[in-house]
Amino acid sequence: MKDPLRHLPGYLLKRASTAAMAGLNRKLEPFNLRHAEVAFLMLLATTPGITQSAAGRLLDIQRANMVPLVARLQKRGLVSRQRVDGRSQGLMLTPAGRSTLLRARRVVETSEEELLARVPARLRPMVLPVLTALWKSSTA
Amino acid sequence: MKDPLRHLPGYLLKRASTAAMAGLNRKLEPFNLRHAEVAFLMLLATTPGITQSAAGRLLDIQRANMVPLVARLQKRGLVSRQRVDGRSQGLMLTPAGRSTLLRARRVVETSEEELLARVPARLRPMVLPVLTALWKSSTA
DNA sequence: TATTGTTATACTCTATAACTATA
DNA sequence: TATAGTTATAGAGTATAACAATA
Repeated sequence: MKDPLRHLPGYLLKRASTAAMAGLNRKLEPFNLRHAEVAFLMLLATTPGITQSAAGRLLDIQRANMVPLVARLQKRGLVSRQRVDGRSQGLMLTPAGRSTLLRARRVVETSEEELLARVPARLRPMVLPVLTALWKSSTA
Repeated sequence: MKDPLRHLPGYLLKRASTAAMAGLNRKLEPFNLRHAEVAFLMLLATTPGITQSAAGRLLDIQRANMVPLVARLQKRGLVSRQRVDGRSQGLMLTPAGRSTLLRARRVVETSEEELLARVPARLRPMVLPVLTALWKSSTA
């Protein structure tokens, strides 16, 4: 049976993405973290003091949807907030957040390595350029 | 500001996918169809008589989640069912389904072309192989 | 025993509108 | 006027458990 979808980049992109994210979420279960939460923690690690809105813009998460995400992580003691002016709050990792991220990051990294490992070595250097181009393209 | 995520294939995959699917869904709005529904209709076009369960397996949609999808499209007169044995039903496009798919497919195709168009010509031949490899890899 | 279609359910993700308080 | 954080809400997508009818 011929599959009419296997030659469509967009469809492959979707299937590859959902499969990869489902796998990653499964590996992150022991930490009780989802992939988007880890991405957020990683962003905080390199950009301490960033505001909730700015983080949402970088991660493509709506302001409104950042609220429960940050609240959840703050409640668990992984993230702290500090007022910078009357309406903004700088976000930072707590020590517990840093230590949790350290372990979660190892899971992410092995997951990323496994993703790359099965791409034929010849194609491997093309993975980042191709994905980056596809990402930018879809902005239009 | 350095972004700790831009060099992670899995993260790029996710961002590229959600952006592309959001764009496609927007373009499909006039047809009142979502990308997964079009994928299903395309599968029916090449595999008439396929059962709901089999289609779900190919599309990675759970049996239970196929129920409302098929019911919705049947209710709109795009899909018809025909019993093949006591428990299975073969699914087919109706004439209306075929004609809707014809137009929706044009949207999908231009969307796919736009996706490819912004990938540098040198990398373009790598897109399908890379995505296919990434997909297979995440199965593990 | 295994499979098909189904119901019910729950959780996550995403999107929009509107409010407040500040800038 | 525009922005940050928030609330409320709705629509998708996804996942699991269970059941009846059938193979």
